[in-house]
Amino acid sequence: MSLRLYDTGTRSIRDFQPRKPGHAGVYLCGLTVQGPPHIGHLRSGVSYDVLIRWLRRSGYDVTYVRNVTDIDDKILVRGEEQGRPWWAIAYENERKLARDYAALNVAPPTYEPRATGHITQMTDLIASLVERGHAYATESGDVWFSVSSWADYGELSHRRPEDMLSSAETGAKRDSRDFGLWKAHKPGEPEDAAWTSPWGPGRPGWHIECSAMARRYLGDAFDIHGGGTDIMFPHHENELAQSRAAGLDFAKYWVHNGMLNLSGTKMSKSLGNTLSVAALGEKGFSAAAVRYYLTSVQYRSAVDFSEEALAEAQSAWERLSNFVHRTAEALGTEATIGGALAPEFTAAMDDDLNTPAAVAVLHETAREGNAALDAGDDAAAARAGAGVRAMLDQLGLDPLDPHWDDPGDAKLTGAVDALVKLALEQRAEARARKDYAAADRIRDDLAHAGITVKDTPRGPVWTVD
RNA sequence: GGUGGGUUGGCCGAGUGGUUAGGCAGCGGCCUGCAAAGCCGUCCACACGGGUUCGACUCCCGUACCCACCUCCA
Repeated sequence: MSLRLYDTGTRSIRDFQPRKPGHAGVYLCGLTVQGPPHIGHLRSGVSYDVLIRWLRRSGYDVTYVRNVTDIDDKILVRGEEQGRPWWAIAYENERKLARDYAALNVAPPTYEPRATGHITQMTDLIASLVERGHAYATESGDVWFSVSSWADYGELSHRRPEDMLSSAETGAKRDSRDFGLWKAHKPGEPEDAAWTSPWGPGRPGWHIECSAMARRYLGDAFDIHGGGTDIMFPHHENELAQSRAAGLDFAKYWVHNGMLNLSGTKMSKSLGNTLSVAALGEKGFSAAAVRYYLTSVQYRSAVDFSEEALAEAQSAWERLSNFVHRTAEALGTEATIGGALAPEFTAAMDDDLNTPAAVAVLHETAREGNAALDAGDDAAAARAGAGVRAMLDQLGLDPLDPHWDDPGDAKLTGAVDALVKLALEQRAEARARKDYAAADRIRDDLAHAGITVKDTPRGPVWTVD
């Protein structure tokens, strides 16, 4: 059994067989940094993070490229609106994106190229397309891809030319479906938003950057290309057409993640119905719970976001986290190291990353482990504890990973620990003389301070809410 | 209008032609001074109408509704 993935191009589940044994080249369309990221974007980041982790676990040496589109019409508009340089807008949002990826434990890609750093690779590719007769420049200095020159156009999204409406881009193009490769600089646009090219000053169209950057870092042919279903057409279709027309094999598999909806419609920058990770944090949801929430749904399914569902996910996540902590406290942290992935977990992951089924295995294992702890079966408990930890770690959700710790002041934590211990000693004395009113008062006082105390067979344990 | 996906129990969410998904919430019990956590048990299901089949939630046809894309968008 090995990894099988749903491939949009063939509309089927296919065995993953890399072009180069032992290596996997993956390109993910990252974000256009016109605004701060929302959790729909983060869903994409988490989904592919899970894929990359699984590929690595499966023994592949993975080269993972996730681009940043830092030049685009809307970024220029934002700059104009805010009276700031367009590149200041782009970089600010890129930093926010990096911050949110990090918060959700999304590992950095191997390379994270910016569009503006690869203009040369793009103009080279465009020149090649013009030379081959698949693109043409107009008087204005724009360059268009000729859709009619490429017979396979539509092979990815399975659209027939007669079904297609005209591209939104206007200009002196020969066919309404032709899309822009190079946009001539227009009067009034920032001078520093233009680069020199054989067709005059201008900037690249959206689609060409991904073709150029994928080629630059992954070669003319690579394994997996990913992105959201919303950019399958026209973006990916255009990428595919222009790359193939330029003589490149391009991606072998196309993977698309489902949308995250809010109140029934897609969360998107243009609709304004967005929700950030920080906003969820203010509502009391932990970053780990958000990651768990996004992971507990298969990546291709649409997710209708709701706080209720997220709250349920947080409870479920805490159950797993509690179990791992409980095992570590009872048997020592070293007993939770080196666990094995359950065969059912591996089978679920290999089956087009069926994370909900994988998570079900986690819960079943945790239940067995909790029962073993209750029964005093340390060996079985350790096996379950280490297994759950290993499987959670595989999903980027190891509760003992320092990543999830609150970055609080270590000295302050030490001081609080000493004070709470003092209070708990007094409570223990009260309980010993069966003065439960006094004991409960101490516990209530601590609760008011945000400290939850629970009694375990090995004594009280406290946590900060 | 075109293309694709979906409709599972109070909620989230997998899956299979005949066997308990899993979680959250609820209910009963065990444990606990109480609580929390945990364990055991339990209620609640496959949009609707036909068809195929010994048997369909699971395959086929139709209907309804929802979502995405067809225009910038993960």
